[in-house]
Amino acid sequence: MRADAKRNYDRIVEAARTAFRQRGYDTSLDQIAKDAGVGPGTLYRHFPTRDDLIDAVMQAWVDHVEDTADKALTHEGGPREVLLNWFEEYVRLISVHKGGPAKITGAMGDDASPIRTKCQVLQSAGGRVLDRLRDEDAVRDDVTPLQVARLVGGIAAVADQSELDPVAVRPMLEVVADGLLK
Amino acid sequence: MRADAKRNYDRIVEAARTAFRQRGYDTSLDQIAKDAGVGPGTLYRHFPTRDDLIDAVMQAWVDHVEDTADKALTHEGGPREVLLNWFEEYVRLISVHKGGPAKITGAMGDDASPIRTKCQVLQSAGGRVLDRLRDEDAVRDDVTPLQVARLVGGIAAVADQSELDPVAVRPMLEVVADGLLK
DNA sequence: GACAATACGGAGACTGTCTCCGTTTAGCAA
DNA sequence: TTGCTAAACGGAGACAGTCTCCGTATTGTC
Repeated sequence: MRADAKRNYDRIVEAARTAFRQRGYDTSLDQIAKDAGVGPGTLYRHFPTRDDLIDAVMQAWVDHVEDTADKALTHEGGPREVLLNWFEEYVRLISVHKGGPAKITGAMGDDASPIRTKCQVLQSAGGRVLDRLRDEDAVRDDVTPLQVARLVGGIAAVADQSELDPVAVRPMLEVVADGLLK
Repeated sequence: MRADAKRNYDRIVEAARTAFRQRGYDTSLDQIAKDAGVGPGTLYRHFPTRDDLIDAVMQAWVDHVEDTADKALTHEGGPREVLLNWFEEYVRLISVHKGGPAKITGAMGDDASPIRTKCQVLQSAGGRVLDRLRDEDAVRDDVTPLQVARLVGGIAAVADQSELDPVAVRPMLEVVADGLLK
């Protein structure tokens, strides 16, 4: 990759990060290009679709997911607390951008999605938490990480769209947790 | 309302019904106006926002909700079957249009939404099912119809976006049902 | 320093939203 | 009927966002 191309790529991602955080995923891409100080053509060459840009913006965020799963695994308390802690962190993780929960959860399980790598990271992180609880024989075993990701992601999507605060989300997560525990 | 106004109103709703069913809620409104044989001005005078049009299209569908709740109440089997039957019907009801589940569930609890009346009908229908099960002391009593609507609506939204078939949705509904039952 | 190869960027085609306002029509009263 | 007025119509067009094409500029190599 040529030096100028790399520079513009980084600028666009940085402008997009700010824009997505402030105005959500449906903000104007031409405006992001303008913010980054490049033409729209440059943006669309680097990122043919909106999802490709979203994927790039999420890249830095992936490491954070692993860390959070690790922390959830060492969380004090019984299975219910571990599970709920992970759920709450999961919701927080995918809610950094407005519209994020719906975007991520909708792509979950879709191998053709541009953000599939992100979904896989989330799923395997959740899978680790689930496996650990399965070792303790605490959760039902007919449920997959994908289903859990969809259940919790669905709640996150609703909360995001309705702008619910975490206090209102908690009881819904409890229902799902209780439904999963043996 | 003048006769010509009434005629155009009905034509627009009918064209919108078809368009929403075939192409989802984000279809072009000018195209709907064209399908209905009216100018865009006429459409926007009758329906200032997209949601107002969606609300009108949903009107006929409301009666159906009540019926479905009635049927769920007379459903054979234990509380778990009654609840799951209602959940499955609920998902089907709000999934008649692509994008419907997210739209409806996102507006749930928002008193300022143009489709709030539809949300209230759904909520009270669900409330009746919930009350009946509460009489039998079958469900936990710290949960509200609004929360249940959001839980099931969240699943429906994910299923709609990921184009899951009912067979894949069922296990997720079971988790929620089990989490709600005592 | 010359020359490909690569990348840039903005004009503009296209699509959808929404409004303004000149024109038409329904419905009523004489 | 006819005439009148309030109500409704509808389409031109302003505006915003998407995305592409292609002439121009830059990079890095020989």
